[in-house]
Amino acid sequence: MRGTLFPIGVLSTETDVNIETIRYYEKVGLMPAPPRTAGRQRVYDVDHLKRLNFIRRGRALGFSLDQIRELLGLVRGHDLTCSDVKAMTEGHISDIRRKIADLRQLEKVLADLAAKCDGTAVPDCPILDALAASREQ
Amino acid sequence: MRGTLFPIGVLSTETDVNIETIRYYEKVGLMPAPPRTAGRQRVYDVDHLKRLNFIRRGRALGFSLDQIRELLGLVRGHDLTCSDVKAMTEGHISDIRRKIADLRQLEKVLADLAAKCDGTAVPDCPILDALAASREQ
DNA sequence: GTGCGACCTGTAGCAACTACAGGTACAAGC
DNA sequence: GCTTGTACCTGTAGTTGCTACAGGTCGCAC
Repeated sequence: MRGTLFPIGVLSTETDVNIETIRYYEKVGLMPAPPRTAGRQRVYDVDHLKRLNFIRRGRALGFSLDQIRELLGLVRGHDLTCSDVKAMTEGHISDIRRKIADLRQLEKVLADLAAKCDGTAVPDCPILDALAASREQ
Repeated sequence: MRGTLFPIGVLSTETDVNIETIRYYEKVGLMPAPPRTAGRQRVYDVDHLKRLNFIRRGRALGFSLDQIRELLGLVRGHDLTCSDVKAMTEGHISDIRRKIADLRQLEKVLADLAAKCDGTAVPDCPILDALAASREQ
């Protein structure tokens, strides 16, 4: 299994990352340019697969490509400490918490509006009234 | 000050929306094309200001421009019944709740990861380990 | 009437992909 | 050995929601 090689399509299905996205990651330097066959087709190995899985999980957790680049930088170059990684993660967590708070506020406003509306009156809808700050046609 | 008119710079500072962004909103049909001076400079009034504030608030809370267009459509379209309006609003509410649920899950995963990490400069970072884990979803 | 800042249009760039178009490689079947 | 079909290749353009120019024009104070 050590030296197993495979083309981009297999890497794509194994990682559940689009082929186009893999080539994009190569273009922007997140994935290394792999060796090619005589016919210029990309050939990957298990290390590529692990790296791409790392990227995919990072994306799923909402890290930007730049942040993932940084995280990968540690694996390669030891330029980040564990506490750096923790700090990045905690910064990310507070971003997410801010977003949640904002969304909750909007949810509340809209839910209050919907509660005021009985869904029957045609001309004067409370939701419309509240949203219609500007009534220009 | 019912009929007060002002140029785009004032609208921009009043709403805290970039001048370029205001023109962009006009281009994509979120803001109406305002009247112009003889020299083709845009002239706004208080209704524009209210509408732009509405857009800004929606954007700050993570609504897409299309969703805001819909919400503004409520204001403009007089052919909707109150129950249509209520249904649309409730649709928006469930979008928001879905987003909140997604973000909460993300927050939980990240917080768990960060909790495992004591931040000391150990070469093995639990966060990176989790991202590099070769199995699991 | 001149200086200068605010405005104008238009285009190009950002993230992070996605979707073509138009071509080439390769493996299987005959 | 040839044909077919699919997977692959490069490159460009589109997506969303802006932002940043470039290179001009307007309007108003002095």
